[in-house]
Amino acid sequence: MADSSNLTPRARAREQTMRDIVRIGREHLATEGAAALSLRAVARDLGLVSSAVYRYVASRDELLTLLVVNGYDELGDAVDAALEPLDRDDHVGRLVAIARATRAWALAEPATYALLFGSPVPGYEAPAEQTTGPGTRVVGRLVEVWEDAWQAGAISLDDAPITPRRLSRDLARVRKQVGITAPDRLVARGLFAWAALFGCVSFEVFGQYGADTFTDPGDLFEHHLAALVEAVGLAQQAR
Amino acid sequence: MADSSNLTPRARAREQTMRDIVRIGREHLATEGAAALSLRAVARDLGLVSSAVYRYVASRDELLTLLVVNGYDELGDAVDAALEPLDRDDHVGRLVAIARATRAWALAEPATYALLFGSPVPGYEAPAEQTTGPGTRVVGRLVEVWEDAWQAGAISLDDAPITPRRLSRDLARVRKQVGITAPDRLVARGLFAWAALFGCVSFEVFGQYGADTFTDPGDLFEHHLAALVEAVGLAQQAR
DNA sequence: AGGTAGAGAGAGCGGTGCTCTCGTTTCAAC
DNA sequence: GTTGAAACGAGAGCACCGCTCTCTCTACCT
Repeated sequence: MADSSNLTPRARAREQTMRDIVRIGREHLATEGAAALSLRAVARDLGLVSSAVYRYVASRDELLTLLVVNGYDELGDAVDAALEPLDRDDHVGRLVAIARATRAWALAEPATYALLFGSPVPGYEAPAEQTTGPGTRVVGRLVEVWEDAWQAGAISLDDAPITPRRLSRDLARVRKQVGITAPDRLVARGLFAWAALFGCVSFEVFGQYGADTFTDPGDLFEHHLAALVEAVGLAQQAR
Repeated sequence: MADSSNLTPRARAREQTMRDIVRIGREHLATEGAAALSLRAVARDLGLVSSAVYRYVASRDELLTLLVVNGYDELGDAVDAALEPLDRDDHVGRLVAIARATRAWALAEPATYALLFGSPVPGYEAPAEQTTGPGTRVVGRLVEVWEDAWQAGAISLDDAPITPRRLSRDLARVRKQVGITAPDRLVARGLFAWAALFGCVSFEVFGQYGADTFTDPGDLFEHHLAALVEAVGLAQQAR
């Protein structure tokens, strides 16, 4: 826990300013988008001259990194909150909850979603050591569902081996890293579900369906979700 | 056909300059990305002063629109070329060809792909009247596959009705617009396949898997493709 | 109490999109 | 063939951007 007691006033002021920068940055991100995020504008809203914010943030890219981490954490929290009331053996329910929470958060925070999962910001590469941790929370939850479903025998799976060998080698490494026992084929299915889920969400958030094609895009998402649950071998109904 | 004969020299020079602008714009897009696309830099490469290019292109956004249309057309051509040698009744083959051609083009032109299917460029909205036409070529091809497979009875489909009613109403309108006879449920499945396909491609192009997780991401894509074919009810194998 | 490090202000550099004005060239109507 | 309009390119200029440097002031630690 970041405790601000027994800190010098200057240090507390610094923490406050840091929080303000992230807050104002997120506001600008929401209103103008990632590429239009301007350190000078943040400084103006902060009541500072532009050069002063460089005392806190080394560069525009570093501000972006702060917002990326902040966004991943918020999405992770939203997913965790949606998962909280569910039984551990309600595998379909957990998958559906993850998907719905992701979509809801993405629609509520489209700019941050775009920053995390959209086109990379040109010239900016998120530093892996800061972003992979929070960035893998959602897929981590997905993996947990897979693993539990596998352990409970609640997932249907033909035993065709995965090909080619280099893919099964890669998948084995992934399995080892995250510590799961489910077979390669299941991990690959999980990755497919992950990518497909974000494809559905991105299409909606990024407006690929067109503006007025669907009166409530949520209906279509629910259908996609049902298809996804089925495709993945968790053969119960979504609702 | 845009014929440049019996045109005044000035008009032909204008056409050439237009082509040059798009060409140089695409180069910059590929090397620096969409948000870093600078009209001034294009002007420099063109040997013109920045204000002069405003004789040809009204704004940076209009240049983006030109590149969007150009990109959609190139992707559409790539997909058409991949489809050309295939039999009309090879439904799985056509779906797989569309998917592979899309992925290949996206990996070859990541910046243009990002411009078309990634986060929207802030402050820029693609004018629908110019972009929806070329922008729907790929999904149009997908729909053709669906329709043919349906007509040939080569697609498995349970007859659960689509819910809720407003979704089936929307889908009916879409069906009417594109003139297909396949049932709602199939159209929805097609949209799911579309979104899931682009989710898989985007994850790879945008680097969501991490840099060194897979020795050849193409292996994983092929697996995803097999899952997609299965999920969609075209129950043959992909290879 | 004094030295140091942090904080903010301001000027400045080179870049951006875009506008305006100014000569020059081209084209087409007469 | 002349002439007037339209197209064209150049240049200056505006407001903005990221970022650096220097300056002053003040809070903090020893």
